Order: sequence, then C-alpha cells, then structure tokens
Amino acid sequence: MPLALRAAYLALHRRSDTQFSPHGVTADQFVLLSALANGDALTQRELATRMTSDPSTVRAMLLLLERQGLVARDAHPTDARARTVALTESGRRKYRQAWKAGQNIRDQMVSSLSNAETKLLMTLLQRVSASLGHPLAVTNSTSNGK
Amino acid sequence: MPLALRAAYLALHRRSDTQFSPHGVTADQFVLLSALANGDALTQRELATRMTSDPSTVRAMLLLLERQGLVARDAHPTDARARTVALTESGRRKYRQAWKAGQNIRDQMVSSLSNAETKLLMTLLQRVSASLGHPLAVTNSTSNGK
DNA sequence: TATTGTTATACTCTATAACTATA
DNA sequence: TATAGTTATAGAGTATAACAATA
Repeated sequence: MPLALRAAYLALHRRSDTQFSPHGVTADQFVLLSALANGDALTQRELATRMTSDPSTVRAMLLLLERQGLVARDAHPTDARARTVALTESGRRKYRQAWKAGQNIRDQMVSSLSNAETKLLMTLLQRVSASLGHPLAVTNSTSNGK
Repeated sequence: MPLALRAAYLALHRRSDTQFSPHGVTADQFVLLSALANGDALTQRELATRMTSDPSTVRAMLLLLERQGLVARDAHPTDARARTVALTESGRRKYRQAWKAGQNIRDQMVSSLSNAETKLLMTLLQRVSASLGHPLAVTNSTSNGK
C-alpha cells in the first residue's frame, strides 16, 4: 500500500512539474506559494511547520523565489529575530497563472472519481497522514533509539 | 486534494527515511531493492520504467547501492548493450532487514483504517494514478507542446 | 536559556544532452 | 535507425551542525 500511495503522488508530482515548468516554478515551490497566498506574512518558521519541512529547506526555496522576485522577506513588526514572508505582486500573479496551469491536473484527478469517492479519498488520506504524523505510537520490535 | 495526497506521501516518506537510515538505505533505495527482490535480473531500463523513473536517475541510485555491495550489475546474456541488475546476498539480507524495520509504518498506516477501507484506498489511489498516468487526456487551455 | 534565522556543507534524487556500443 | 547504457553537468530539495542576534 505504501507503493500505491507513492505511485499516485509521484505521478501527481511529475505532471505538476511539467505543467508548471513553463512558468518557471516547481511543484514544491507552487505549494509554498499557495501557503503564502492563503496566509500572508508568515514567518519562515511558520512556513516550515506548515509545509512539514525544515527551516533551512524553506530558506533555500525562498532564496530561489526571491531571486525571481516572487516573494519578499521583511522585518517582523514585533520580533526582531523573525522575518515575515509575503508574495509580491508579481508572486500573486504567478500564483494565479500556475493555479490555472494546474487546473488540468485537478480536473483529471477528480474526473476519475465520483464526488463521494473524492471526499472519501480525502478522509482516508488524512487518516493515514495523521497515523503517520505521530511517530509516538511505535510498535515493539525495532528500537526507535534516541 | 493534491495537497492531501502530498501530505500523506511526505509523512510516509519521512517516516520511512528515518526508519531505514540506521540501515544505511533511503526510502527510495528501498523501493528499488523491493523491485529487485520481486523480479530479479531486470535490466536498468526495466527498472527505470518499473519505478516510473529515468535511466540516468536509476543509474545514480544503482551506483550508490553497488558501492554498498547490495546490488550487482552483470552482462546481459543475449543483449550485449544491456546489463542485468540483481541483489547480492548482502542485498537480500539488507532488504529483509529494511522490510522488518518498515513493519512499524505499514502497521501504523493500516491500523488507522478498516480492512475494507484499506482496500478501497488502494483502489482509489490506483484510479488516480491511472488518470494522471496518461497526460494524453489533456483538456484545452494550456498547450502541451511537443 | 530558548528561539529565529543564517551559514556552510553534503547528499540524494532528478533530468537533459551528447556520446558509445550494440541491435 | 533505434535502443541500452554512460558521462558530464546542473539544479532542486533535504538535512545537520555551528553560529549570531534577539527574546
């Protein structure tokens, strides 16, 4: 079953990359842009947790997007350590373009399922995510060290 | 929905990496080992298509695994251009170890679902994969060039 | 002391393009 | 001509560890 999940995701990821590439953004960068579009002025740390990623990973991605002028990092109003990240006007435009370019893919995914099935799939995926999210519930056998 | 799929896969992938890392293999390498374990003596090209990956990507992975002595690439019996790839004895052992190390994860995923739901999820995922697999069914709007 | 972010560094996966040698 | 694999090269994502500045 892990393989089925993997296959589906990889298919999605590759289709997305080729679909987005004319716009100069990758599938992962698009996810980052989405996060910003739906919640502006996040700190890098908030971004990292929201993408279940690493601060230094997020930084690397932000540098690339910044170089394209799609995001801007400004001083945080109250916390001098932090930086707020936001889409630039160009970033918002790019995001809308990419969203449209990805419509194909979303349509295709949904068209293979009924409405009820789509909803169900989401629920099941979320359950699986949640179950994997807490590495706490470790079974016996292999030591989990640390 | 793409995001739900992504979140589930990423959770799986990261848990797998940490679970496998004591054994010195990555989640992706484990998938490759699995492919070899369930169908020995594949050519590199067969491996590539089976993993929906690129020949040069597969080669890069094989070099790493070869350096660890887990796989061996030998001359193809009938086609002098091709090479057959197979697990070494050490590779088979490693695969069994890693399989056990991943049992946790598979248990955890399955335990969050009923039997029927598990089966259903697989079906839905396969449908989604299939729908994305044929970029043929392109809708209008964006040109797909080539 | 704990936290935000940076820096340096390294590794894996990914892919393209030009190439060789076989088929 | 087409195919299997190699080579060179590049870039994206990932992560760890040491660090500075601030809370």
